[in-house]
Amino acid sequence: MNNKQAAEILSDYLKKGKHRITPERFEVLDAAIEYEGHFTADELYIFMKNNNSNVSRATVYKTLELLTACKLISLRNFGDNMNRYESNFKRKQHDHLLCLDCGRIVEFTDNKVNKIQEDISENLGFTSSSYSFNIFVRCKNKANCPHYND
Amino acid sequence: MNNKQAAEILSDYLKKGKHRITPERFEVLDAAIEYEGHFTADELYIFMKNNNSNVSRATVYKTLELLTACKLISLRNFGDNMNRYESNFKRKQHDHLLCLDCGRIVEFTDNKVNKIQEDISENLGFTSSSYSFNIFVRCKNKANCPHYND
DNA sequence: ATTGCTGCAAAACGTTTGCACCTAT
DNA sequence: ATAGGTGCAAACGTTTTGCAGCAAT
Repeated sequence: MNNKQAAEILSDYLKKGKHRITPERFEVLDAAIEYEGHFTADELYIFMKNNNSNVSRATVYKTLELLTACKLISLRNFGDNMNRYESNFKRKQHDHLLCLDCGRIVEFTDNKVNKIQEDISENLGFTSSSYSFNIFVRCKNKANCPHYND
Repeated sequence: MNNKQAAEILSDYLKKGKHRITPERFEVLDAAIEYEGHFTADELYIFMKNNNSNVSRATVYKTLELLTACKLISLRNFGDNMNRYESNFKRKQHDHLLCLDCGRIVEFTDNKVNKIQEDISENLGFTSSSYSFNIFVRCKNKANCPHYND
């Protein structure tokens, strides 16, 4: 998926609903794709402001909901009671390991997680929709700990 | 573990730190044990108020942190940006399945989850601390959906 | 022309904090 | 006596909302 394809997905999604196609929404999409790593709505708003965008905070919040709905970005909750997003641009499915010492967020993939999620849902009589799996860890060697984020 | 044992665990924990033993803290502990299902700090505060307690909201919030620290209760994040707790009284470790249709929260246990969490942490060079695993589902048969919570 | 969207500021929400008084040690 | 806890209300930070003007259909 490239930016143009992403724009098309958003465009299609908007047309299907009673949504309008506005330049602001594509500005938010572009920023979300360009942003490195995970971001909160406010972080993206500041990022856009710094890049001379005039899109308002309210519009950023609302558009991120739309982008999540059409799966162009993913909503993540890392247990700090804030909505974090990450673009699905050129990404494969993954979960997160979060270091409580240095704040690092490491992505990992384990096929067993998906299987467990589907099995449990089925066994309990539900249709699986999505899941959230976060592992919280400590640095094994604090001396090597880089103390950076994302 | 009974209520008396729980009180002893709290008591020991408080003594070990530079914390004081106050009646308010044991009131919060009792309420947390008595409360059915998962609760937010505010819900517990209201629950206590209704049971003629005069413990303040601030004390409830702070005490829940202490109870979490000494593992008498567990902090859960279900993706709605609110801190939810549940007492560990007579409970074994479990994870949660949350129905987006009816709000039901079903507990399940799968030993593979714990193993995955430990393996991933180890493989990436960390010491595993805790994890959060939530499965979001839809009712298979909406007609049977009871629409109750917890 | 209609209906949805934007931007702004204000409100909402759960949670945290400052502070004066109180209490366990 | 002193360090820590409590209760109250105010502050906080993120998110949502109300509304007047604007723009896509």
